[in-house]
Amino acid sequence: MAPKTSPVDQLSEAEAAAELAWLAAEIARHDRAYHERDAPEISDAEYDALRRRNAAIEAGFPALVRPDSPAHRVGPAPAGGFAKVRHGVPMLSLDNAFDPADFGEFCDRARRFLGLKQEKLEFVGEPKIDGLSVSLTYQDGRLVRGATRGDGLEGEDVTANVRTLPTIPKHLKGHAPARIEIRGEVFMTKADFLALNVAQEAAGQKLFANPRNAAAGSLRQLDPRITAARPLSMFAYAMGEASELPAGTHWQWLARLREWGFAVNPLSDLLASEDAAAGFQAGVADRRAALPYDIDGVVYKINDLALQRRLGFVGRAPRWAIAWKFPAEQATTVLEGIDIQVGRTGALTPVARLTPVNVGGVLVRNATLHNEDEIARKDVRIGDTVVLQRAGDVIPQIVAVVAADRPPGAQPYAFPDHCPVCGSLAIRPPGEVVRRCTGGLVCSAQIEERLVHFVSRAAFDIEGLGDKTIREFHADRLIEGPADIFRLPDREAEIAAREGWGEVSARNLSAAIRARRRIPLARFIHALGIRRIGETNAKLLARHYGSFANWRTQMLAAVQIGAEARSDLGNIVGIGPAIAEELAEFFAEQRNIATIDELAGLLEIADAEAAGGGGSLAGKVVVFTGTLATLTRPEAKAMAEKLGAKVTDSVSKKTDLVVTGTDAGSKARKAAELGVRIITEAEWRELAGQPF
DNA sequence: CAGCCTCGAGTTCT
DNA sequence: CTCGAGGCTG
Repeated sequence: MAPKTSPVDQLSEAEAAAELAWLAAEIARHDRAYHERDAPEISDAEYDALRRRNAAIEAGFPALVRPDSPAHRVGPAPAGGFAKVRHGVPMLSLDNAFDPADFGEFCDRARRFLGLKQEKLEFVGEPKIDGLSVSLTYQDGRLVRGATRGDGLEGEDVTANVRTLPTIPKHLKGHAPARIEIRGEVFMTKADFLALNVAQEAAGQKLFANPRNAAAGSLRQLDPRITAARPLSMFAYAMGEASELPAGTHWQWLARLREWGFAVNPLSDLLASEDAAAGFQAGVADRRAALPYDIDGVVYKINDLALQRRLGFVGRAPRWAIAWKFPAEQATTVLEGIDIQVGRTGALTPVARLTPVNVGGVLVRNATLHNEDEIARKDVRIGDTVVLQRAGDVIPQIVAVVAADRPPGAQPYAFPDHCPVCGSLAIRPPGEVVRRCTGGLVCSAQIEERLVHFVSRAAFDIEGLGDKTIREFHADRLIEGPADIFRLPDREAEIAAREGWGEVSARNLSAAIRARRRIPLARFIHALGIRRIGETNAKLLARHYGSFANWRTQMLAAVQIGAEARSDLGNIVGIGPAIAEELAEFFAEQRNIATIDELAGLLEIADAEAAGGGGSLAGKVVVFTGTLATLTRPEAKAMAEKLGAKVTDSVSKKTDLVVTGTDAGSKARKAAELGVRIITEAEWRELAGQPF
């Protein structure tokens, strides 16, 4: 047995190679014991130790990393959670269609891609179950692994739980390939969901919002016995990775899935021509309410697998399948009131408070009303019954007012002309949409929002000091201005004595605050929350002025000269008169200067690096969209900027590169239309020289 | 001056 | 993600 104790830096190359070989075999053996036989021989902690040892040696001897390195396979089980599983073939999302025109365009695109003229395409239509996708791997016909979709690239290992579903065969009937992955949708019937909630309520347990959440919650139980007790089913709909290249048609594959023992949705049907889709869609919609389970549309797949292979993928979605969704679910509810929120810049935003109502499976209580004009345009009045809809499946919108249900005497909503928090006048400059509180430095709502912004991710980013804590500390006058944050370490005992705090957490907070005493100039400028100075403009200023002292001097000069861009500000590309005016206004206020000087005394503000330089992406414009699996947005951005690229948020003709994560939406589509190069996250890492 | 391109700001729910 | 508005370009 290989030695497990000698420090990595004392290993010879030969010893390291030998130990890596041993570890690869040992970890693979335990993986089999755990996943295939459900009979682990060692504890999770011991298993983790093996993996950590492997990672440490690989880090010390990168040249010796084996092709069968355990690091490339199933990830370690995080304490109290599920192991991560990397999908052999990513589990992608589908593009959506909402009407016959969308579907027609989809068919035309596929035809164009294939170089076909008038020939009609043959489809399979399958109801789109509202559940959760799972991946099942069969080795020599035996179920060896079950995984959730996760982010599409990496999911969670739920093998033990999946084994408890009666509709999932543990052995495939008849002849099966050596290795095959089957994909399906796990769901709970509407009746079972209601019964489960009754039981949950009786047991004093949390209720589930909808069948999908109930199914997801049930499958992700750490104790498989609980999963076993929940009524879950699965319809199989496709295969993923397989040791045999698939041939024939999708329809034949569905038949094969049935032969192997899977349930396939009985409503699925072969459509000889795309012209049959609209009729099929209507037929399924008619039966929707009577079905025992929830569906949110129909998936149409081109039947011929050879055509599917030719069509391939764009970004995150296949070119050979599309989800034709039913119209967005609407609900009516009563507008109980309109609250006015005051933002960091003083903007007054009206928020609708609604009688809670279920829209598309989510309980909605609030909806934004955007602004004064929006309320007037729809003539929304308190007490009105309103039609609500979730736009793009996410943010609730008020679509319209049900005029017939208006209570007698309801008055048009009068938008306040004073700040509801500080009482200052709220004005709306001509031509603008937003009304703003003029309280500025005295409005406690604005002060609080500015403090929240000050510690936010892109600004000071102080660990353990999120917006909840800031609001609490501000309410209790522990923090009145930004400089007070850096004096918190002096009051550690006082914080430790607070409810919900202890010595350890107070000490950690002090350390986190001290760790941020040194800050780059750009972040500092951004943190101040000057209107129109966001992350990008702060960076421009920092790069132009270099140091805090220089910036301060020049800004004061700008105030003297008058903002009219006769100052140096006019020389910065991207900074125009409106922004210059905003800066001059900020520096014209003595209290603002006092605040930044006070901060400068407490902090070490690092000079900005001069702009420019080479880098492999010098001058390129890069856009990230969708959810990235292995990088956070700021990491991705920093990576791109290091290579000389400029990162923006929207796709246009000037964009050079679009990097798509999962669920990339309109931006990926726009990039495709404009012919902008689209790459995946993995390809991006490759390009940036930081592959997995 | 019009039309694009970018940036900033605001928001829902689990 | 979406909207509004500033800034730049033709």
